[in-house]
Formats: sequence, structure tokens, C-alpha cells
Amino acid sequence: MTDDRRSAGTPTLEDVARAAGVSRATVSRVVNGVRNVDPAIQEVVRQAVSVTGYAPNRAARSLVTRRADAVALVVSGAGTEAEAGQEDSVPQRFGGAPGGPGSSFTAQVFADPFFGRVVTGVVDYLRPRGMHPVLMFAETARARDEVVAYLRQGSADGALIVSTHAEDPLPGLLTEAGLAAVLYARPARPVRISYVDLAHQDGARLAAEHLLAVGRRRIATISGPLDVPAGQARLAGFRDTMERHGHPYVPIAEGRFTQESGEAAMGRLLAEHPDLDGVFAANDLMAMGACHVLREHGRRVPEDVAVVGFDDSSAALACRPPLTTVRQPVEAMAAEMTRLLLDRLARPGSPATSVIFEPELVVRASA
Amino acid sequence: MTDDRRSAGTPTLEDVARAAGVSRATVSRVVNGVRNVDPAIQEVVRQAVSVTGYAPNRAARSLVTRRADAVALVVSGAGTEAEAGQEDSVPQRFGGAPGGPGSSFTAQVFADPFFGRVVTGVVDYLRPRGMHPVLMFAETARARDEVVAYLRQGSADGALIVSTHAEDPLPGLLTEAGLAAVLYARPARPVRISYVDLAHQDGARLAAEHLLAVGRRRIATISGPLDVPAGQARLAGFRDTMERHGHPYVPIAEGRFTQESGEAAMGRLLAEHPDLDGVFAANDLMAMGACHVLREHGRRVPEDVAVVGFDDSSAALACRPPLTTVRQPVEAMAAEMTRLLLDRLARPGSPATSVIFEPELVVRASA
DNA sequence: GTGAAAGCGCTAACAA
DNA sequence: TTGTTAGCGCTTTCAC
Repeated sequence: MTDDRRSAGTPTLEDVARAAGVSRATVSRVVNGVRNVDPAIQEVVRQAVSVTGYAPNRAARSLVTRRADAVALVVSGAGTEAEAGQEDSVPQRFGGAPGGPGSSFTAQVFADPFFGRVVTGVVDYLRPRGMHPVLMFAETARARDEVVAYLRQGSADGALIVSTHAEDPLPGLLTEAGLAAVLYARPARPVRISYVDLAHQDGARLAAEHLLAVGRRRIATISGPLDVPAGQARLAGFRDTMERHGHPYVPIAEGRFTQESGEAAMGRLLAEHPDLDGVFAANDLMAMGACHVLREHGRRVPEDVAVVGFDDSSAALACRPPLTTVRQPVEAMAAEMTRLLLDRLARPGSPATSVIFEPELVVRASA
Repeated sequence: MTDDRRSAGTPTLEDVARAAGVSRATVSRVVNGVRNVDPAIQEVVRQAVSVTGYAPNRAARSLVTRRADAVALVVSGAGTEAEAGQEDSVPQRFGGAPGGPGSSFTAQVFADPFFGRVVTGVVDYLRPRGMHPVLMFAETARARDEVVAYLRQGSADGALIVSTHAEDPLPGLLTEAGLAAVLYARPARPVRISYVDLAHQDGARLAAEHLLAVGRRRIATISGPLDVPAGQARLAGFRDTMERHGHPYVPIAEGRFTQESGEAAMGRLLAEHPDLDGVFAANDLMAMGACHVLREHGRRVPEDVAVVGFDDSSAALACRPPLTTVRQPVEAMAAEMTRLLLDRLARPGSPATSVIFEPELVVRASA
């Protein structure tokens, strides 16, 4: 009778201990690989573990270790008011993909190949360390509060934040609450928080130099949104370099990092400067849009107009012709961001740091 | 002295109870919204909660409720041996995006716009219910074991599985272990497990009928991988319909659901049937590749060759011309898959069910 | 090197 | 309606 009951439900440490004829403490030590356990007993315990089919209960463990072995991977926008289902706060980075009934924030986010790469870098770093990412979106005040609450509850040990907007309040909320977090990309307003970023200006310089090197002289640019640091920096770097090479005036059309906005921008550029022979688009999606419009206007790429993109996302290869672009090592950056977070978790007191990556020119057919 | 200590660390139920002058149980009731609590006391407790800044500890709660309020969202491949970092088991669905150093499984997965849409559907359903998705990949035997272990530890309440391969062993492993899981797409070999799927054949029929309706008569198809149920079904549906309309012979080139494979397939088709005037590609990525190759071969789309895709993914709109395609309501399907899982968690005994969605033709410019 | 015992913070009987 | 109490399964001192 009593014997029967002990095999009910999922086995616990107690069950394993009984089967192995040792104490719970010893089993725990073996399971957690703590030294100071007799090899013979270790073996016995291991047997018992596999016989009973024991799996440690994570909640119980978390309760005492105070670690969740999970991190929140949060995609964060800045809409402050967009509550109640209305999507009036469309992030600048993304365009309307066919995201089903009422393209939501989440739908728009993943329409950009950028995020998949971030996920890749994060998972690749987390996985060998036995940790897992919990996906969260923080596009409304309410959603942001939920992220904070989630961390305060100890459901995740820290947060990895990818902002789609400038002026995102989330980093501030998190640091205020004393929660561990690391950002992808420098925050628009200074916050005492670690982040990884790209040397955007250097990347734009590479693009400018390449266009000049292949003999282009009437060069225009499709910039990213100018209220986003990356958008600003890419434009600044491009202009600077052009200026330094004797081209003080560069036609500019602002885009929103979407293919659609790239098409529109290219249209404007072409209307005002029909003789241009080179274009730098601040990301690949816009470069792809530019290529489409150029072709529709009878311009050959690269013969008539050379096009350089930015990011080296999947769009660069999907484009015809394949895009010459500036590579942003997103996966490596995401992995580093994760490393910074885990580091911070291991050493709670450590100061905020930033790691800046250098971009690289990838020459393909478009320029 | 003693008073000082009680405010150390994060506040617990105990702290709130003391502040409110009630018992832990009462606070717990208020926090969890259980009825039978005096409104006045409720108010007092709520005050105490906000004063103390209380956040319930999830591990402690999970320990007793035996729920994690999390589900695993696992992208699963079938590589049985691919251990040790070598990526010899490339899933059929995805092609080599510029996924950074050594395009990993994870990188390839997110190169397909399909996954973003799944995530969207899942998150949209989960979020209002206070649950969260933990992202996992299961492309090796080891990784699959980790998924099983993760669930057995109670870290997640169930699993949502999106397979990229036929013959995926994960569904079997999960059901064997008595774990709750739901699939996106019918498993290649029958398993007693719930799933959502699309009426692929109907979708292919729509494509065939449309091509015929716009007057095409020399129609070929770029199929998906033929060891995947979706690939088979789309081909079967297409052929059936063509046959029924008096076209017993349809040239076929097999692709792997990647743009690149679509390009190659189109090349083959064109070489053997230079006079074709219509193409049905089993997904948008391949349709896009086909469009590129057609243009490179001097064919205009849709004037010379009409092209129909499948999925209505972001690629359909990114393509020039925008693709006429068969819409797969991925977000809705993913949401339904999630609903099925939560349902199953609520009623553990319930039998496996399947929900099949009907596709819809979306007419754009390519056909 | 091993065991006994004390909690981690919470929920859910059961009493009152 | 509210409080008391007994664990949930685990890790971790502290003795031995």
C-alpha cells in the first residue's frame, strides 16, 4: 500500500534517494555534479536516476537557487499610447508585410530578416549554457510593464532588448528597477546600461568609398529614419565621406528601413535627379526596393546606376542583382549581447559596457 | 534590528501580509483574484502590495500549482546524426541565407518569412492569457532530448512544434513521454497528436484553375520537396486539377522551398520547355526565384509567363511583379495550434484533434 | 564523504 | 470571510 504510493506521479529526489539507498542530499550532489562524492556511490545514484526516470523539478530548484535559467528576449517599440488593439504606433523599422488580418506589431517585426538573425545569435550562445530565451514584445506601456513584472517575478534572469524605435522607455524602466538588461544598439538617450552596436559611420564610409571607387560621381542616398541613431549615423558617415572626397552635396531621400519606403524614396530621387549613377541605401530592404524602381524606370543595375545596401541581410542575396552591401555581423553582435548579459548575471556589480563592431564591405553585383 | 531585516531583498507574501495586517493566505487570495474576500480588506491588501512593491515569485507558485505558464515553441528538424557542430543535416525548407559564419540551422530557419508569422500567431494567442513562448530548436538527437527534458522538468507546460522535415522523431518522443504537444502540419507518419494544417490540395487547385482561367495552356510547376507532406499534397492537387481540365502532362521540377532552388528549377523547366506560359511554384520564395530567372531569360511576367506562388508570405509583396499566390493563413493557424495546446492542458484527457484551414487565392500582378 | 534538517515563497486544505 | 498549517521538490549549511 504505502509502497505503491511512492511511485505515483513524477519521481522526485526522494524517490531516487530511496532507490539508491542514499540521502536526498547525495543525489542532489550527483545530479548537480558537485565534487566530494564517492565514485561508487555516484554510479549507484546514476543508475537509480535512470531507473526511476528522474528529472529535476525546475521550479523547486529555482526557488532555492533564485535563478530561472531563462532570459527574456524582448522586441521593444516606443508606442506610448497604442493600447486597445489599434496599431497606430507603427515601428519605423518595418513595413507592412502581408501579416494577416491587421498586421500587428509582432507581424511587422518578423517581416524584417534582421530579427531572425538576432534570434540565431542569442540562441546559439544561450543553448550550450543550458539557458533559454523567452520571446516577449513590448510595444505598449502595458506590455512594458509586463516585461518588468516578468523579470521581477524571477521568471527570467535578465533581458535582451532590441528596440525598433528611438526613445524607447523600456531600458530606463529596467535599470530603474535594478534588473539586468543589455541592449542591441545604443539607446537614443543615455541610460546606464550595456549594449552592443555597429560602427555605422564606418560602414557608410565603406559604401561611399566603394561607389566612388567604381567611378560613380552623381551619387544619392536613401537614408533610414532620422530619429533613430542608426539612421542618423549611417547618413552622417556617408555625407562626411562624400564631402571629404569633394562631394559636398548629396541628394537625400528619407526612408523607414522598409522595402516600400525604399521604393518611394528612389522614386523621389529619380524624379529630381534623373542622371544619378549611384545610390547608397541605409539598409538592404530599401536597396532592394530601389533596384525595383530603377529597373522600372529603365535603369540597369549596376551599369546605369550602382546600388549599395547595408546589413547583408537575406534580402541582399534575394535581390537581383545580388546586392553589394555593408555587412553587419548581427549574429555575432547578438551573441556578444547575450554574453554581456550572462556576465552581468554572474557579476552583479559590474559596470555597464559597450562593444562596438566593425562592419565590412561585401562586394556583389549591384555596385 | 529585526525590523530592518524584514525589508531586505524582494518583498514576499509575508511582507505584504504584515504590512496589511492580514494573513499570507488572504494576500494570496487577493493577488490571485479569488472571490470571498472582503472588499475593504482587498483594498488594504492592494495598498500594501503597491507600497511594498510586491511581485509574486513565479518559482514558488509553479512549485505548488505545477504549471509554468510557459510553452515551448520548438522548431524541429530531422537530422538524426548531425551532432558536433557540423551542419550536414540541412533542412529542406530553407536555403542558405547569409546567416553569418557557418549558416546554422537556426539561421536558416528564420531566413524563411514563414516562421515569423508562426511566432506572431502564437504570441498573439498566448499573451492575453499570461503565458509566454520559450524558443527552442530541435535539429539533433541531443537537442530533441533537451526539449523532452525541458518539458519533463516542468519548465514549460507543453510544446508547439513546427517541423521542417518529414519523419521528425520529436512528436513521437513527446507523446511517448506523455507530454502535451501540438503540431503545425500533419506528421509524415501517423502519431496520436493534435495538429493544424492547410488544405494544400485545395490551394493547388485554386492555383491551377487561375492559370487556366487566365488562358494559360503550357503550364509547368515547381514543386516543393516530395518527401514532405505539404510538398506532395500541393503537387498532387495541382496535377489532379490540370488532369481534370484536360492537361494530363505537367512538367515538374522539384525545389526545396528556397528561392535558390526555385531559380534552379525554373532554369531546368525553361531549358526543356522554352514555350511555357504559366508556372505554379509551391511557395512564394521559389516563385520569386522563378520570376528572376524568367526575366533573365527575357520573359516578361505575366505577359509571357504567368507565375503563381503559394503562402502569401512577405516575399509575395517583395517580388516584382507582386505575386498572385495562394494564401496560407499562418497566423490564424498558429493561433489555433496554440489554442489546441492550452485546451489540452486544461483537459488532459482529451483526444487528439486536427483542424484544417482553407486557403484562398490572392490575385496580384504576376498571373 | 554523507546525512539530517532547515528553509526558498507560495497555494490550498482545513478550521475557526 | 479569514487564519493556520502543511507541504510542493529542491539546495545547502552544518554536524558527523
